[in-house]
Amino acid sequence: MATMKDVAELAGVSLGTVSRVINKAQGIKPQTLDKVNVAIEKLNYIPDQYARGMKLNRTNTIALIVPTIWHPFFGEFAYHVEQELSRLDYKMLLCNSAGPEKEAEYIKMLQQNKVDGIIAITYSSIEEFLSSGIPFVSFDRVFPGMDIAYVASDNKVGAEIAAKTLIEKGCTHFGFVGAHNETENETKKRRQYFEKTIVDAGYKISILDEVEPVPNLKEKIRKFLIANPTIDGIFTINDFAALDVIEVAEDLGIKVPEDLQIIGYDGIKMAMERQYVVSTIKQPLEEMSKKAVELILDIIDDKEHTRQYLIPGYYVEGKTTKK
Amino acid sequence: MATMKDVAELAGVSLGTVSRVINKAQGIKPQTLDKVNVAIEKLNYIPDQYARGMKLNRTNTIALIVPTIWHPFFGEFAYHVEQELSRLDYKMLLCNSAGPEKEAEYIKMLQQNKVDGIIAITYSSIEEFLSSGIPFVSFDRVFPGMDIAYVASDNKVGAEIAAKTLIEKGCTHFGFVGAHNETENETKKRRQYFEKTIVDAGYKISILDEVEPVPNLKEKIRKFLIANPTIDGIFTINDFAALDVIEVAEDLGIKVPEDLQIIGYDGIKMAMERQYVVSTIKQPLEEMSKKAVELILDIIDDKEHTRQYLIPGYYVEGKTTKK
DNA sequence: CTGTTAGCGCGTTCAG
DNA sequence: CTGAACGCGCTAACAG
Repeated sequence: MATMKDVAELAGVSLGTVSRVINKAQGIKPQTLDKVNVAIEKLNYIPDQYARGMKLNRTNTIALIVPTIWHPFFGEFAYHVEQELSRLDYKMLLCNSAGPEKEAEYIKMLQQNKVDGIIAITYSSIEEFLSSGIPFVSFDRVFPGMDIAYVASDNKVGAEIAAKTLIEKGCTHFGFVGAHNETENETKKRRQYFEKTIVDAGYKISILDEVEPVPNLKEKIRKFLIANPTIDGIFTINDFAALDVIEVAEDLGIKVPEDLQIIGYDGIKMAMERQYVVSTIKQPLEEMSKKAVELILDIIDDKEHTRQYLIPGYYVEGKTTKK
Repeated sequence: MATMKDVAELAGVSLGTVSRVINKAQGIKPQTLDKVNVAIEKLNYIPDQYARGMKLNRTNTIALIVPTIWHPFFGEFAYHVEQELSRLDYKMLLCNSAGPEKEAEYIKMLQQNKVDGIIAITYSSIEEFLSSGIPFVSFDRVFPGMDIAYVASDNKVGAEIAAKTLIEKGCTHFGFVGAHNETENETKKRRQYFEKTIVDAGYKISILDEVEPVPNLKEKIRKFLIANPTIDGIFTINDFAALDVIEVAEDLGIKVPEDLQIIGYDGIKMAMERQYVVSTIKQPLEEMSKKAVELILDIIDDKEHTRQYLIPGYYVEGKTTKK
C-alpha cells in the first residue's frame, strides 16, 4: 500500500500539499496539483480512511441494526438503506440484533468503532442508545415525548385505508388477526384504527389479537374462522399473518378472495422483482429508507431538521381481494 | 470519550501498562491489574478500534458482497455469516453489488477501509479482487485452475439427488427449466447432471434453458408445458423458477403435485421461521457460511488450510412432490 | 513486572 | 501558495 509519504516524494512536494489535494482544498497551483495527481495515479494511492477517521472522528460508516436480515421486510429495508448510503459514499455495517442482549453488545462495539451513527429497528429498550450519545435514528417505532429521531409508517392511515378498502369491496363482517407484545408499540394502531373505522361505519367486527410469542397462531386462526363463519373481510397485522390466514382458509374450504378477502400489512415480496404475496398496505420502504439516511446524516452534521417522520403507506392489490 | 491516557493517569500507571491490561498480556501484578480495571470501569473506557487497527493493520471487519440483500437466498446467507462473524467478534460490512461496476468501486472502498477480508458472491470478473491482494473467499462460484478460495454447494450431487428423487416418485417424462448466462458457471451443472442421470436411467427428458436475462420466463414455460403435455416431473434451476412453473401449471389446470411434481434448488423460505416454498435441493447455507468465515479468517491469519470446499445439499420435501 | 518512546497514516496548525 | 512539525489513540520494542 502506498502512503501519502510515497506520493509526496514521487511528486516532489510535501505531505501537507498532498493532503490538500486529497481534500480538494482551494488555491493550489495547477502545476503542483497536476504533479500530485499524476503521482497518486502512478502509485495507485488510496487514502486510509481509518487513519483519517482518527483525526476527523469520522468514519463514513453507519450501522444498521435489524432483528434479522433473513426476513423480506428487513431485507428490503437494508437494501434501500445500503443503496442510499453507498450513493452518498458511506458504508453500512449490518447487525442482526436477534434479541435485546445482543443489541447492547452492539452499541458498545459501535462506540469502539466510531461508526458515525446508527439506524435501528429495535423493539427493546432504547435508553442505551441515548446515553451512548451516538447519532441515532429509530425506524418503524416512535417514541412519544422523547427526543428521538424516527421514521415510521403511519399505521393509523394504513389501518383506515385497509378498512375502507374492504368496505368498498363489499365485506360486511370484518376480522382482525394479529399479535402484539407488551411494549408500547406503534403497530397497535393497526388494530385500533381498523376497528374504529369499521365500528364507525356500523359494521360488525371480530378480533383475534394474541400476545407474542404465539406458538400456534394457525390453530388459533382456525378456531377463529370456525367460530366466525360469516367473516368475509380480514385485516392482518402483517403479511405473514395474512399468509397464515390463507392457508387455514384453504384448509377449511374457504375460498380466497371469493368467500374471504384479506388485506395484510407491510408489502413484502420474496425478492425485488417478484410479486406482492397478498393484497396489502405497502410501507413505502424506499422513501422511508432514504429519509432515515437523510436524517442520520443531518444529525451527524448537526443540521437540525424535523426529527420525526410519519410516512403513510398505500394499498397494493394482490390476489387476496376482489378486483 | 475517555482515552487510554485518562485511564493511565487515574490508575497512576503508564500507558504501556494499560495497553497490556487491554490486551490481556501475561504477568501483570494483580494489584496493578485491579487498579487499571477500576479506572477503566470508572471512566467507562472503550478502546478505539480504529486507532488500534492503524497499528495492527487489523480492523476485525469483513466485507460481504452480494448481488442484492433483498433476496431470500442472500438474506439467509448474510444472516448466517453475520451471526458467525459476530460470535468471533468480527463485524460485517454489507455491500449490494448490483452489477459489476459497483463491485469494482467496492473493492477500492474496501482497500481504503482496510477490511481484513472479503467474502463475495460475485458473477463478474474476479481479477480485481485478486490483484488487490486482500484476503478473498468466493461463495457459490468456483474458479477452476485459479488459486481462489471458495465455498460452494456441490451442484452435481444436488442435481443427481433431484433426478433420483423424481424417478423414485414415479415420474416418467422429465423436464428441466432454467436460465443461464455466458460466464462459466457452476450452476450449469444442475442441468448437466440432471439430464445425464435421467438419460442414463433410460427416461425421456425435455429442456427449457434460456439465456439470461429472460424477460418473460413464464410465457416460455407456458409454451414448454403445452408442447410437452406428458411431462410429470420437473427440476428447476432454482426455487423461483419452480414458483413460476407452479403458477403456469395452475393456470393451465395442471395439478401440482398430482399431475406434475416439481423440485427446485436452493431451499429458500420467506423467513427463518417459515416453510420452504417448494420441494427443493437445500443448500446448507448455515454450514457453508460458517465454512466461508472460517476460511477467510484462516487466510487472514495465514493458516493455510484446504482452500476449496464443495458442500453437498440435500433434498427437502415441500408441497410440490408426492409423499 | 512496569515506564518510556517511536511510530502507524493522516490532517492541521504555523511559519515561511 | 507550500513545507515542517505536531498529535490523534494505540501497540511494541526496549529499558530499567
